[in-house]
Amino acid sequence: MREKKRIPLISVERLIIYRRCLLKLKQAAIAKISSNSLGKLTNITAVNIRKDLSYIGETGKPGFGYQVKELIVHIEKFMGMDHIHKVVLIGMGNIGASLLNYQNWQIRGFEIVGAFDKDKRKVNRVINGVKIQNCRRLQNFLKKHSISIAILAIPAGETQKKVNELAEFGVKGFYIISPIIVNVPKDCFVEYLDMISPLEFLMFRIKKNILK
Amino acid sequence: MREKKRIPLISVERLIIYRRCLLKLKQAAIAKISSNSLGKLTNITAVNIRKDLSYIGETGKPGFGYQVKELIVHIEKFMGMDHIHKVVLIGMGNIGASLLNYQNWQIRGFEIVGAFDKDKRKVNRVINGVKIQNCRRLQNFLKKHSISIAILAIPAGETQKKVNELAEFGVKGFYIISPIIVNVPKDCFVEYLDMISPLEFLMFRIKKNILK
DNA sequence: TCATAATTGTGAAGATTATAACAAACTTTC
DNA sequence: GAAAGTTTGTTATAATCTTCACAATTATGA
Repeated sequence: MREKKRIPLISVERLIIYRRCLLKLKQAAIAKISSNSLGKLTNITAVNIRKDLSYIGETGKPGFGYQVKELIVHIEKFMGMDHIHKVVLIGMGNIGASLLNYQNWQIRGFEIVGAFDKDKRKVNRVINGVKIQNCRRLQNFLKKHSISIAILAIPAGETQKKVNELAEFGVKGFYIISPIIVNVPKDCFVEYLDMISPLEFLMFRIKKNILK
Repeated sequence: MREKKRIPLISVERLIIYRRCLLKLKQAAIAKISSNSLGKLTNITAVNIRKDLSYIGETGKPGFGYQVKELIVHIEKFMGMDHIHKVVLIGMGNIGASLLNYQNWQIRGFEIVGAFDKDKRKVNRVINGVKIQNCRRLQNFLKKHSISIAILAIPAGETQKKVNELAEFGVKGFYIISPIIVNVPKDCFVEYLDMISPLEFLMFRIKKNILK
């Protein structure tokens, strides 16, 4: 048997969509689903779904479909979501507040264990059970808790500096919510979110009549 | 000459990144750039950039590079960003407020002409020069102004209903900021933003040590 | 002016991703 | 329990996307 090919990253992105959808089905007490139905819910072809799932090992039953709960566990195991991941959140503007208020962190696999802002008026305020701390406490906090992921929801101009600081104190993954690109040490990981880009893309599709 | 191939959507997504980067260069009064330098700023290979740009017609000069301003215009023309596009923003929670507060809408090519919320306490408040209106005024507003794009930053559960309402009153493009997938009429366009997905993807990459 | 260096644009090759096609496995129905 | 209907998993094929290789063009500097 020839070696199994590594999963494409684009398939991983879809796994995330499948899981999100499956979690809703689970909440709705739906026990099983076929690749066909899942395809209708996610706008992804059934074959594509089965192919993606084949990368993470077979889980379905011919003539039946997939057990929702099982499939969720399977995806989570594959993706390394075997436990709740602790993250710190830097920046308590509207985006930061919105993220801190998000009610499904646990379900999605994360926990915000520290929230930081440099604005004294925000410090000590409690949102969703998390007390906002002064940014000066950040380094100490990281030393104590060894956090490997940080969400940065601060002004673009301050981001690179903050990334450097966090990297120095052991943070390996950065989720940057700004329309910028930063430099990180070679062993670090970054993901970006530019909230406006999808709107530009949408506009293009409307203009060119590309329904996808 | 055989027919020029249509630009891949993935190239369009990169055009958006190039433009974002170029706008910053322009602000910094940098007049020219090579595909190589742009590649370093965006983490995209120089060849890939040149290939992408080739889809929109040649714009560079061999031995020199690209005129920043020219290239921006070229990309904008290609993408149909020939004028500021008017959008309405539904939902004035943290995300909505954050979007309304964004200072670069004009530069990015959009203008928020109407902001709506159903919460009376928020109605009539003015953010960044835009007065928040009661959602009940939405239909009338749409009739008057003929808006084709809406940003929906409301709870997931209310989104489908709101999409239906908007579609009925002529909105063709929907930018949905929620971890859900909605149904739209056949002639409509949707883009989604799930703010948590990139974090899950980041976590996967850290676990599997995929630096990209 | 001419040689050298820099850079673009693109056809062709290579790599990756999606789709089609179908055997195998399971369920349902009679 | 046999036949008909579903649905999966996978190999082969097609489509798409990226990279390579290099001619062509412009800039630079002796």
